[in-house]
Amino acid sequence: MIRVLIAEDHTLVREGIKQLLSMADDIEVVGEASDGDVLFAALRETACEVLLLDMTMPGPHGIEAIKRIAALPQAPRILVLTMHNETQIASRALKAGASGFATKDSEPTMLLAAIRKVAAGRRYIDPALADRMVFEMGMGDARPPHETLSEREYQIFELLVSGVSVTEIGERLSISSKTVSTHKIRLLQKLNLTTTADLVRYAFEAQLFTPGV
Amino acid sequence: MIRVLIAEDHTLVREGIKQLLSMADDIEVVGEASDGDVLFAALRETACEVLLLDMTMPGPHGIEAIKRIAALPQAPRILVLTMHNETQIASRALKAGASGFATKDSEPTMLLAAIRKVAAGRRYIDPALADRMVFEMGMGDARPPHETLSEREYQIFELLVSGVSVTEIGERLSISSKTVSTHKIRLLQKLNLTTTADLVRYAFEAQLFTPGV
DNA sequence: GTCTCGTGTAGGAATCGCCCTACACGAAGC
DNA sequence: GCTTCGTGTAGGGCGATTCCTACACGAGAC
Repeated sequence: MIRVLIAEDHTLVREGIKQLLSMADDIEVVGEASDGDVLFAALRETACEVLLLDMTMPGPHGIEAIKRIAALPQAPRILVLTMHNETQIASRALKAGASGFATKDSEPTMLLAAIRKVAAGRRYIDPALADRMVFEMGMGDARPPHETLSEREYQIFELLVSGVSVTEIGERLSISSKTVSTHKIRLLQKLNLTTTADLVRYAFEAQLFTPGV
Repeated sequence: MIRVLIAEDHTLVREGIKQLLSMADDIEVVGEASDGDVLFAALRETACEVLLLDMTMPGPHGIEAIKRIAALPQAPRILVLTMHNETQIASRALKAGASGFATKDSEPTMLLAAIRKVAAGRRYIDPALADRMVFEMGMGDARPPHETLSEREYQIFELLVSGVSVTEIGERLSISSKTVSTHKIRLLQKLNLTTTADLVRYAFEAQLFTPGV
């Protein structure tokens, strides 16, 4: 029996996934979490083989959450579930310790297959996504510009898009605002943009982030 | 029997919702659509009482789609389903012809209740959302905040969103940058926002711009 | 007719953020 | 091994922006 923990903030989606998983005889949902803090509490108390993890949820989330989970003793296999099929995010997630990457575009049967695969210690990547990853990685500089951003730049990119000021980013990350500003300038150059407004528009057009988080 | 059509682009979410609805005896899913074009085709061929509509999907979507659907002969009741609980978007959706507004944070039973309510010709708004709407917008005023902007403020709003700096706006309009800044502060207050990034996000979420996806 | 209120307009002070410059450090190249 | 490059880190100077304040003017309100 594969024990699965579902981390997904939208109740409706979470319940829907539970319903879908209940169709499989070899999969059992042993817990769920609606935000990052609840998730870490659940992980401490509930043993499971697979964690179904949404990338965007309140509290600790995303790449950082994956790193923390992967570092836990008896860490479950992590199957990332996301709305967008961004190669960028996928490769970062896998690098951070995730075992698989599925999008919400997937067929339900594919999700079951993905869970079984990562539970067995193998990797799973959404086929369409894997295709694009291979293609884009092979193309070198034909990759979308945002994939050339460094970790730090990407982190600041996200914060800027979500409306946090340069000064406050500095405070949150405990670095000088000057440093944040430098990262901002560099990432703007990489993306060939000039203003913060451009940045937000870029993020929306590339559908990198979920609005309203 | 309430016949429901589901318009939602993410297969997994769509299937999950189908599973949830199948638990109710009085609700029947008669069709589904993964993008705007498929949706309009389905609406022509399939009669239904309630359309469960995701605001963000490929093809015709959002407020524009709601207007078009509401204008159809024998238009179904529209229950909007969204990830975010944005009051602005909700009021615009209702004004455009939607009968209800539920978020994906809702409990499954609330979704069933919402479907039954709109099927009966009544309105449904997510309780938490309704609360915020009343609080943020004042009783009865269902107008989106950006409609309360003055001509000048709206003009500067557009320029800011398209990436023009305060100084350059001043030059273009032949007024002081200080004046532009004043307008900016006032319009941000009206929209209950704080930064330029928020402004651009708002514009996208309220779909004042058509993202070229 | 006067009195608000919203709007368009700025100035001065303070702050923020950009730009240039710089340096340390690890990875990759030669 | 030495060099180059990308990255993360800042400081100083200065222009850009905000914040507070102010005033004129037209539209309604009373």
